[in-house]
Amino acid sequence: MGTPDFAAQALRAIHESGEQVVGVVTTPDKAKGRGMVLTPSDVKKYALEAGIEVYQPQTLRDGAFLSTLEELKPELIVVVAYGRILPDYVLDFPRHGCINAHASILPKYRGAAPIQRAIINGETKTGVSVMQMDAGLDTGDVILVEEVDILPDDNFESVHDKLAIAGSRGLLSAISLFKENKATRTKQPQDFTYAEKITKQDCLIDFSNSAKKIHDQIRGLSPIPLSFTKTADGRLLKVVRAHISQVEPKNAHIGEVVALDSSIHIACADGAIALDIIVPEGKGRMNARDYINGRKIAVGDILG
RNA sequence: CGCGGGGUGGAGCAGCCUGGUAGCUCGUCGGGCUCAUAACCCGAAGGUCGUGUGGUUCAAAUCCCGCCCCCGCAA
Repeated sequence: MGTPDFAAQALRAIHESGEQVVGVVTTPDKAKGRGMVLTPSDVKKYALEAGIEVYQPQTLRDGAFLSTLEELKPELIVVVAYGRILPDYVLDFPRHGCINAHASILPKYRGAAPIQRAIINGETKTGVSVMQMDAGLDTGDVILVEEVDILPDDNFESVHDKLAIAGSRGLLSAISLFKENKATRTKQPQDFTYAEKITKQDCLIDFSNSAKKIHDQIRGLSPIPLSFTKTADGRLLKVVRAHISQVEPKNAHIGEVVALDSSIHIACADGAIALDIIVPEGKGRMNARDYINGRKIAVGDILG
């Protein structure tokens, strides 16, 4: 059971490992994007390619899904980013229960946005935890953890990709442990934290923060949904990539453009942050250099 | 028919409202200057202004219509 790309990759790994996948459950197709085109989830796309039966229940709360389970008789349900709460009757149905891969080292970063939050908070390490699911949100006993480094220039995308690989590996290991009856479960420590869903507010850049903190925010939100600021004339300016600038702003205002070369250097609390790749309102992604050449910005402009 | 922006030399833009000489910053090529530079100076090449060979007009990048493509927002 799962929905986005992250889950589709896990499904692919499991399917290609030769395990018998009796069925795939994903959320119903949703109208999305420009033109509101009805689009199937990544998991559904892969399942169709692989010729696996797909189920898209509107809800799990009624008995309809129970009859699906009785028909499929899964021995184990693997849940990855499905986006729905599983009722007890689902959790208890398979002989081995349900296992879930969560993109953090539990009990830290339980919840919706573990990858982004870890990067935004400047973590240098994260991982995937495979747990035996229980009724709570990411509270199940941990079977195993695959760790992944967060490098200084990693962003959401690169960490996500590393975690997707680690997640697939972790799930495969867990499955073989189940088959050998060697799966061990460790209770999570009590010092948990939550990774709240990313809001628009999380994406707004505050130049009164340190360059490091702003950089962590930018990469944690890139390439989606993207952090942003406002130009001097009030237009939205999103930031895809930045680095900590070497420029020393001398008595500049917070948010003031202090230098323009191939990047846009902006004064912040302890120096400057240099924007390298941006998305101006109404435009596509472009190098800061190109934006500057378009005469859209000048030293002395105040952003934010 | 969810809302909106856009397609102009290689890049990013202006010009369009108020039709009538193709503009700006950068890049490229040639030359010069300098201990040096993402520096500066001189010169050059390069554009059917997305498309229909559409409509209006003496005249369309500009106004009207159709089509294609790209992007932002919202979900």
